[in-house]
Amino acid sequence: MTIKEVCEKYDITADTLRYYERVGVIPPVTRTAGGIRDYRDEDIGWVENAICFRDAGMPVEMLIEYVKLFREGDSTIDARTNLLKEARETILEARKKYDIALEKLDYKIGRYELAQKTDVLKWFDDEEDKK
Amino acid sequence: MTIKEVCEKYDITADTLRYYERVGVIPPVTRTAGGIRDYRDEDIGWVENAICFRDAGMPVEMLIEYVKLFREGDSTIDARTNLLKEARETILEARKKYDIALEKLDYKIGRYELAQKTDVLKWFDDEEDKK
DNA sequence: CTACAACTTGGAGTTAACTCTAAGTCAAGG
DNA sequence: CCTTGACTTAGAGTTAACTCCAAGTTGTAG
Repeated sequence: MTIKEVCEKYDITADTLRYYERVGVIPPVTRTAGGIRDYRDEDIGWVENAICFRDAGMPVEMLIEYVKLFREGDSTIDARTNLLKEARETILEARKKYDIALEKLDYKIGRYELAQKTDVLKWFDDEEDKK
Repeated sequence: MTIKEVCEKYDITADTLRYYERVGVIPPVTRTAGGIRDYRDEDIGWVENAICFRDAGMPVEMLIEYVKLFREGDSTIDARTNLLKEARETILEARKKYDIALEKLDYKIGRYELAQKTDVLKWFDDEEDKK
């Protein structure tokens, strides 16, 4: 699979794919005889992981560390497990913040919609959005 | 409430609080006669909102837009409602990505813990983490 | 009244994560 | 063989969101 096909499939730029490989977010990608990237299943797997964890806010630095440990072999399984558990906690905490923001948003949207329909916003004594 | 008390309360730096005010993420904060910030309840409310939505990944640019509309008065209620609904969709989608990453993480952690206990990782044929 | 810490501003600097540019190489169609 | 478009690299540039700095002001304690 060419770099173009991969970036179309995952809606990511070729520059980003090359950047991920260059800094070690993914291991070196399989190449053709001429040196052109030929993404094989395992390369795609790493790309998918990278996108998935970046989308969940994991820093590039942590992905690089994971790939580095992975490439060092089975002796790093403990370290990798710890890294993943740490990542899990980080993502759980971040998601909690998303839930809080959603609650606040739903409350605000509800109040605005009420105001639009009944024009009574000004008589409410909201604990937010004064001033 | 002084800037110091606010940043201790919300675990945020004074520089960030001043930056938020300067660029318009929050409206101008109440000042003492001498020009020193004196955060009143409504200022604190805006700070809380800013932190909450930034924690949920909303860009500073969007918070600025919301505050700008808010300060333009009631005629912008429609626009603000739309902004909030858009934010809601964005956050929902982001949260979905967090859930996907968590699933993937739990799967990987499970496999690593199994490997640690039974040393059989190598005989599994995992669809990820080859190479 | 004098220290002295905490505050103020404008503006420059930093960091993470891309994103772009230049100069060149590879490969498929004619 | 030649063109043409997609690929390659090294390295510079950009963007968002802070973060720091210098020089000056405020306000409290002695």
